[in-house]
Amino acid sequence: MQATYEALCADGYSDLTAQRIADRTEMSKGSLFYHYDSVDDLLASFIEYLLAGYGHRAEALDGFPPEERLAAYVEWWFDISTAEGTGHHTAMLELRAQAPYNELFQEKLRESDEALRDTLVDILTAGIETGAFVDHDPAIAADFLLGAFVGARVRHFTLGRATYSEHAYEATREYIETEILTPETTYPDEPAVTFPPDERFADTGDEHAVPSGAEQDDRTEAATADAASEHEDTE
Amino acid sequence: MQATYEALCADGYSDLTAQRIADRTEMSKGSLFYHYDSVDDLLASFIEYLLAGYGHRAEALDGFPPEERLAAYVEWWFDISTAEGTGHHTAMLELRAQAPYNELFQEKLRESDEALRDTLVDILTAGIETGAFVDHDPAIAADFLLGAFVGARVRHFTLGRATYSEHAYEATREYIETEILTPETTYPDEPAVTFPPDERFADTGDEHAVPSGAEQDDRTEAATADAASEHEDTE
Amino acid sequence: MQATYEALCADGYSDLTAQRIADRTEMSKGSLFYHYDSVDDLLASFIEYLLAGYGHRAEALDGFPPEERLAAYVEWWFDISTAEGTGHHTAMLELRAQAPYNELFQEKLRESDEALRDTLVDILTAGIETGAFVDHDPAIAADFLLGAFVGARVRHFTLGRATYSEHAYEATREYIETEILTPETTYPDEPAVTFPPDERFADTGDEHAVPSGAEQDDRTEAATADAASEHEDTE
Amino acid sequence: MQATYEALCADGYSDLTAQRIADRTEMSKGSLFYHYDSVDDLLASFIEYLLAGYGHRAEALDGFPPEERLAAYVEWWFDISTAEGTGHHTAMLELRAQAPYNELFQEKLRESDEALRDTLVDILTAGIETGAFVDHDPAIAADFLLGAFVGARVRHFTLGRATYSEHAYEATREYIETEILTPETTYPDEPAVTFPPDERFADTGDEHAVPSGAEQDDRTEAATADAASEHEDTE
DNA sequence: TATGAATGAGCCTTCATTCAT
DNA sequence: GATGAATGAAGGCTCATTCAT
Repeated sequence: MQATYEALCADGYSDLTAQRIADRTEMSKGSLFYHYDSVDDLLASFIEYLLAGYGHRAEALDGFPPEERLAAYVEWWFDISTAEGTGHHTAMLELRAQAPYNELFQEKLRESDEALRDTLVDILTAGIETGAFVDHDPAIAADFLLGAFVGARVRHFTLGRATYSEHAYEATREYIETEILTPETTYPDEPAVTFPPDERFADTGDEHAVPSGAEQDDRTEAATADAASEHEDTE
Repeated sequence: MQATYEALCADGYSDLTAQRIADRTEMSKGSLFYHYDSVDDLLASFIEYLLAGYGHRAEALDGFPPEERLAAYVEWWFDISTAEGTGHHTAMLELRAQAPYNELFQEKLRESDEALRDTLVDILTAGIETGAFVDHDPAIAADFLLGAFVGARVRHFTLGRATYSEHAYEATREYIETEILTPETTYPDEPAVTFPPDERFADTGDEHAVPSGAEQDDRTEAATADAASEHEDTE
Repeated sequence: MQATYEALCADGYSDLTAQRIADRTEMSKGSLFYHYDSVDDLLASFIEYLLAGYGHRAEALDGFPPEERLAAYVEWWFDISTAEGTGHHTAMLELRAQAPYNELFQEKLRESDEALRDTLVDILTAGIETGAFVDHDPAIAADFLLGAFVGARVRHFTLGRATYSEHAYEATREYIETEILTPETTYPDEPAVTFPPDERFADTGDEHAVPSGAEQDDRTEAATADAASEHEDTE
Repeated sequence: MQATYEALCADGYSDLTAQRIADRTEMSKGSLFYHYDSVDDLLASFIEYLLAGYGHRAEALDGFPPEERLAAYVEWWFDISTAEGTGHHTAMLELRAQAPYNELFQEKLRESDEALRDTLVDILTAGIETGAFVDHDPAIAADFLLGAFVGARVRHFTLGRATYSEHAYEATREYIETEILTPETTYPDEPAVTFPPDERFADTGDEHAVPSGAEQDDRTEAATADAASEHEDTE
């Protein structure tokens, strides 16, 4: 599983082969097929492994006030975009893109997404109950936010523009402060909890060449600054 | 190009082969290589073809009041999610997922995304100028919204959940109404303009088996309803 | 290796394909690529195999008097032209012709040629020392003779004229007797040693249609006889 | 024809394609096939073109004394090895290597070789008649010499060792002086005639990378010097 | 005549999968 | 359990040749 993860991050899904996985293992390719019926089967196990354990870590937030939990959730999401390498996110997206062609992938991704979504809905619901959050439809807010998170990451990594994540983060905070939190609640700048990261995905140092970069952002800055010149703090 | 598009929608990027493309043509595979140096070359041309023409269509909104333009933009985005088939969106996502491995893809996607973003920034800037929109940083709002759109679509198609798009649409409207529009501006329900669709991508009727579906949404409904049971209109 | 040799002799270098080689094997073409990274890699191994073992066989001459060694060398060279099939020599020539385009081929051929040349230089030097050969520059004589041998064979097989080899042999003997050997040394007609042949290249019986032939030689006879009519035994 | 020649020298026989030839022409590939039934047909015409015209040029020697003619012949042969580029000789050898597989090639090469041979036999015969040359079998000597010439060139270009040609030239002169010429005849150092070169093959400047080189010869020198250390003038 | 386009056979190579040991 | 070897299907690409215009 770990070897698969590494191969995935290093080469990407489309270049993932049984041999490449075996190469990161003590085993031979033949053994792989002794343990798994097929590459698809291996990948099925892998996806299970990959997406498991979220629930457990999510419980770390239990018992904290909703606004703390929400902040931890948001910070975690954007931290990951920064912490994990490009290889990780790129590979994950490839996996996602395969879902429509792969019943099982979709199912597992659905479970994973649902866990993520349930956590958020749960936090929002709890906040409404405690009065920390204004009354609203948590499902709708959750889908909006989750979409915004996913989309920010997708744009960040497919286009190689870290700014997109940063902007999304800023706007998310503002959205939460003005649309979710009640006036008397404040978004905690000093977090009381943090969502525990998945230490299985500690940097493998195995990323492929990172295709984005600061200098490329210049163009964005320029273009943006142009369009929004009369505004003080563009970025 | 059209054959490539069809093959892409039907089989997905990872199953796209010269033969599959040729099969949707009067030509032989050999002819493909007469016209294009390689499959990559063909794909390069295709991506250009695919993403071209946006600017021209975007001009259709010129001259209308910012709130009209914004509404048209939003409606267009979510309409496409509905109008184009699953195959289309799935294939586009696969293309996106290849971008980190393919300089050219990324470049073209970047151009395309930038055009999209510029349009939105332009609309927002114009709205601030006319006083239709509250003062804010258009770049940040644009990246947030674009991310939300992209993410909603990604979740919709990779998880097979149309609700996600719908929820995102609802929340987007609310976000725009309370965060972007000034109190005296209203989101136009009867659009004065609509963003013209790209008629090259009229339904090819060629989609692969649609893996999502209403019956699966049932589970979502249930799960959501559970978590948000005290709220009236979850979906 | 043997299959490669056979395919080479049968079809020639330019028609050598992985499939053709595999066909002369129990294996499938796929297996070839399991054992060799590429056709070039296979060919590299083959060339090594082909040209190896000369040194070992050359030692068989050690200890004999220089004139015996020289005779054995010469007889061996011309015997081979007769013993190995046309296919063999033709294929070897094609390999040679590839050398300028193929670093590795050239290197191996160079090694092989050098071994051949060193042997000859060694024999000549030894003969000068023992006084069996007149004093001369062995390097120059060796290159002259080796060239004459190579050229005779090339003419023989590319033009399909066995006579050319035979004439060259006769003239070579005369050259050696009058230019190399001292008056008191005689070219041994009954050889004390013979250079051992390479039994790996025993007739494969797999030759392609031999394009030369006796009837064609008729023309040669005629033409030659014409030009040299006053001489008794032209052929 | 000239385009074919250039393509041949530039890319070699095995990389010769109709397209490559057409590229060096004003014509399109299609036109090539209008004028020639097939690539083989074109090549047949080319070989005819290539090898024609020798007889005409050979006549330039007529009327001169045999020793002059012989010297002109020899010098011409070795001059060509120097004058024409590696590409030329390499390609010619490839053509030769194809002869056993190609009836027509062989026939044309045979004609060409025969013309070459007849010239030499003719010179030798004339010399014997005038008493400039010792009595010998001209056919045998011609085949020996021609073979030595061919072989020297083959070794020179396939192994990338110019020394081999030079040595062969030196030994050839010595052979001629002591074996062919009568004591009272001298090999003319200042040639009265020169064999006219074929100006169609003026340097095309189009050679592929020359694979031989002086620094490589060092190894040969060393090895040779070692074996022939007690001789004054090795090279 | 000339040509751009088209074609099909064939080549090298990759890879999931099988299997004897 | 494990593995090295083997395999066949498929993919990208090349090229001589054909053909409508």
